[in-house]
Amino acid sequence: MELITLYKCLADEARLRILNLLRLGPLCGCHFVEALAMDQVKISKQLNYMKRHGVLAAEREANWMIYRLADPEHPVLKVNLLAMRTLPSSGVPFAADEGRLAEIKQRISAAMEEGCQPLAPSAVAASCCATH
Amino acid sequence: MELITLYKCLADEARLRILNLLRLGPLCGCHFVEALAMDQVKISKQLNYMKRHGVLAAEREANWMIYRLADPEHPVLKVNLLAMRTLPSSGVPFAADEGRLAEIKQRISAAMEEGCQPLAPSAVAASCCATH
DNA sequence: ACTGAATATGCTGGAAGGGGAATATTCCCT
DNA sequence: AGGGAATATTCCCCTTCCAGCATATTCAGT
Repeated sequence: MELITLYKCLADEARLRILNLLRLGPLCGCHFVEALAMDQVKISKQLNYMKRHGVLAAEREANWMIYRLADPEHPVLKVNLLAMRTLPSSGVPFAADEGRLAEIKQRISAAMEEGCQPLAPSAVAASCCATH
Repeated sequence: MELITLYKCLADEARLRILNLLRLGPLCGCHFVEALAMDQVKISKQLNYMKRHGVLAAEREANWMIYRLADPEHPVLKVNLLAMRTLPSSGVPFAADEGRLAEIKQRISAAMEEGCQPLAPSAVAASCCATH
């Protein structure tokens, strides 16, 4: 992955917030729409942008499209996903996003314990259980 | 400094190479032109771009314009200036730039020891001596 | 005032990026 | 086949950005 390309992906608020959530594990599109409270079209475009540039990987499971970091161990990406959240006033609402995502995962986890139909693709559901 | 703004500055090869050299201390424009082997106009524009966005600071000394990192301790900037150079194939010729800069500094240092007229503004000259 | 070195600005064209709105596609279920 | 949920695409407009070229500005020395 080209270094410049990676920085271009980081240089947009929507993409930055998406990457911040993917730090915590794979997710499907509808979760971004809810956790970031953003237009679906906008999310889809930015997801595609990063997939096109090799930063994200995607795979389909039924109705859902599961997105993940193409290379979670990439040194520069990794270091940024950690450092950017520590900035006191970055102007990006990372904490709020993470809070809403936690609620979503909790909801999925609760539904699974009750034996309901899956509310999320298996990869995402697995990460929900892992956090409980 | 806005986080997104900083990433935009990193998302261009010329700017990235400029920042990499500034990591080693303040420099004036003509040194970039030589060390990066790039057009003077291009360099000047990118320096101005980063100054306009608060990433660089500049001050004039005689004919020279001395550029420096506005906030060398900025966590995200700092971490990137370190991490990006460690990528085996980033596609950016950091090492070659640093090599040419070392030659320039050596030349300045040698001229100073012979008591010649200064070949560089004081802030730059000081950093040349510091490395010997 | 003139020169040369260092630096900055102006202009044009083209490419890429992002917002908004509407629409299309893919898939599962019945 | 039809419907609904999730996701993707298209089109238009606007702004930013970058390259290339020419030119302008600033400053020290003479």
